Amino acid sequence: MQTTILNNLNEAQLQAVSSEPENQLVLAGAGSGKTRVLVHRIAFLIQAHGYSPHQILAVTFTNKAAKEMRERLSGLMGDYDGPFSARSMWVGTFHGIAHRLLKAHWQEAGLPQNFQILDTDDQLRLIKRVYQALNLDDSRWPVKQAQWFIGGQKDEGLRPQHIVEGRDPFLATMKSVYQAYEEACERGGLVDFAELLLRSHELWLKNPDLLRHYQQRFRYLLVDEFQDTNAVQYAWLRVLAGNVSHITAVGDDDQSIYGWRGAKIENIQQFEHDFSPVAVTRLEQNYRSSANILSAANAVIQHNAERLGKSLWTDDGDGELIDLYTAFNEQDEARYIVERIKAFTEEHKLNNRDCAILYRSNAQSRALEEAFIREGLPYRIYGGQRFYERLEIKNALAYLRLLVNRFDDAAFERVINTPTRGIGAKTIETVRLFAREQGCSMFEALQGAISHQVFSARATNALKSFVELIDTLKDSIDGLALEEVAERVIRQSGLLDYHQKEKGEKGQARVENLQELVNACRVFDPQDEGLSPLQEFVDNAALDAGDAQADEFDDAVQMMTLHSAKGLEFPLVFLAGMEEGLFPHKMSLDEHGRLEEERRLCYVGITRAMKKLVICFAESRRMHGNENFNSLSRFVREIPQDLLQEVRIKSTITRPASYGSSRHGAARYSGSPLGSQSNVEDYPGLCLGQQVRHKVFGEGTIVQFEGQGGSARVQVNFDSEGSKWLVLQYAKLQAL
DNA sequence: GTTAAGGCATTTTTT
DNA sequence: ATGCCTTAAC
Repeated sequence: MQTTILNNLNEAQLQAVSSEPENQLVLAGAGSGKTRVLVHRIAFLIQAHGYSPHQILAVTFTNKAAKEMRERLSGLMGDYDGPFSARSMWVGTFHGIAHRLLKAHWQEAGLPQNFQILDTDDQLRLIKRVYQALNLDDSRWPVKQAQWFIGGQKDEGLRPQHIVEGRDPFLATMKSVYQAYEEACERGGLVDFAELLLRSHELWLKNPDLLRHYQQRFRYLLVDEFQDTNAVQYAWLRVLAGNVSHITAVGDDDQSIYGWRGAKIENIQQFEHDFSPVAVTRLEQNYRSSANILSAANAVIQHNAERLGKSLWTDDGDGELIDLYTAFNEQDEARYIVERIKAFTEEHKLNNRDCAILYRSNAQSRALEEAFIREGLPYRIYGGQRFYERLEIKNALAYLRLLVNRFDDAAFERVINTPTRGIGAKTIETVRLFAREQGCSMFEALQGAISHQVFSARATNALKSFVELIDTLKDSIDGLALEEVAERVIRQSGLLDYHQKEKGEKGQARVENLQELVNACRVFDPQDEGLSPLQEFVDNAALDAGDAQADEFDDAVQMMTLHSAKGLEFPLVFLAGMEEGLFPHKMSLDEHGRLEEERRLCYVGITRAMKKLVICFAESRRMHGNENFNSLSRFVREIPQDLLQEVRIKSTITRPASYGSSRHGAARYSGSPLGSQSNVEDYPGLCLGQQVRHKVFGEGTIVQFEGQGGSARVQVNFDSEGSKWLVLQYAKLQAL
């Protein structure tokens, strides 16, 4: 058994896996077998050092990572049941584990047993209501900012009483919002994401016996993506470890890309200090990318000053050069990518799913999508709206939540008039006021208001029917299977009808999603005996993005942001939109730390590629409705030129200087983006954007050059015939 | 209670 | 350009 665990590990991996139990920091470069080390380390602890899976806690950031770790563990150790079953090991996300703790110790945590998790959207709505209660001007203090503030404070482990506002009106306002928001959560039994962590941290601090129990139980902690931990997460780990348990922290400072949401790279150094002595291992051998790709990645990241220092290397050959394509505009960029993917998959006998297009911001996907649709090449966009965040799903879930806990004001407000049942803003406001006055939930306030005849007959009727609806549903679901509950709720609440009546594809998609929700209920596998499946399902929905759905098996080209590409790998990778202002994003330019984070993001992007990396850059790009002329990203200029190969023909690019009037924009510079010498001979008298005449196709515009000498070709967009590639030698184009 | 019209911002994302 | 949200009019 032990042999399999230690087999096929390189020296550094072996050291990390097989060392004595101790505090260790594994600096794992991209593609260096990080998860492998983590999983083998766990297996080794169990089989060589006699740890029970019961004593091990492994924490990740995403459900996906947790799932992968669980799968690989059972692959390595076997999926047998019994006292040493891998199933008794806690493997989960920080939030998932914190939630589990709070569920188990709700009383000590000061929560109702059926507390609900508030997602970002619920949170925003709740804060909006807090604003109304406090009579705050949301133009002066944007609600989003308050949400950001509250989350930020919680991530730092701070409660309202910790905030010293002094004479700062902003702090004073935010503090009062935070305070009122906390009260609202308290009333409704609501817990937001940051609260899960903070609350479970406080749970331990306030209950030493409980803490001792968990400290004695979890003798070994393992943390993935350690560079992404924020202050509370770090404190949480530190408290849990105490001075009895050991920690293995695995991370890569060069891949820290979430500083903007509270992640602290410094936790790595802090860890070495707080958990001293710490054995540090560097995993620098890369098993993913060709040497050229790695050299490029190393060259870029070396421009960052604040690094722990690490340099990837590989046994693999140089591989192909990195292509650099200078596109005319974003359409041309998209067109080029489609073309390259078609050629590449054919040439290398690869699938579409082996190709990925990575970009800095979501808005870039549009032009790409259009080109893919036009060319009939299947694609899949990652990210975007998650299943459980869709309007119709949230509505249905709100009904389900009300059935679990009718004090849940967030759910109440969402569906009190959805579908519309004649309960207007005025009526709801009155209920809200009532609830506030009496310090009770809105549902209770509503019942009180009805019996006191506060509303007009019409409103009273509508309100009564709502209460009745919830009551009837509640009564009728006893003993029903989860999917029957969902089915019934969707139907009887009128949600299904409501969305069916919606016009266009939108309504149809929503109905389908609702059916998908019923489906999700059917396949849902409750884990906790103590909870009702409904309650568990509802909790789960909040913690689970619900992605990784069906399309996974389709053979589609993958499109995603650089952020969501972290942890993935693809044979062919395109980095699209490598332009100053877009990447690095202009929002990050003024701050040194932000710029370094952008550079790490670039490093992440480059290191996703296994065989071939293609970098694209558009000379002109439409953003927010107007044309932008950006220069090549500094990150590309940081790549040694001998690793790059420019795809575009080297011709002097001069375009008619017709700013604004021509949709082709104007020339900004001459020559190649890297500044090497140009070669105009291949395209005498022609330039991009130029009008030309062809004796068969008529008039058109030159949009692209390719090749040289006898094989020099141009792409022309003909007014009547569309776009065509023509070999210059034969086409006899006439410049206009 | 529904729809039309204007205002406004528009990096990145998990839980 | 686009979408999202608030506000004003039907």
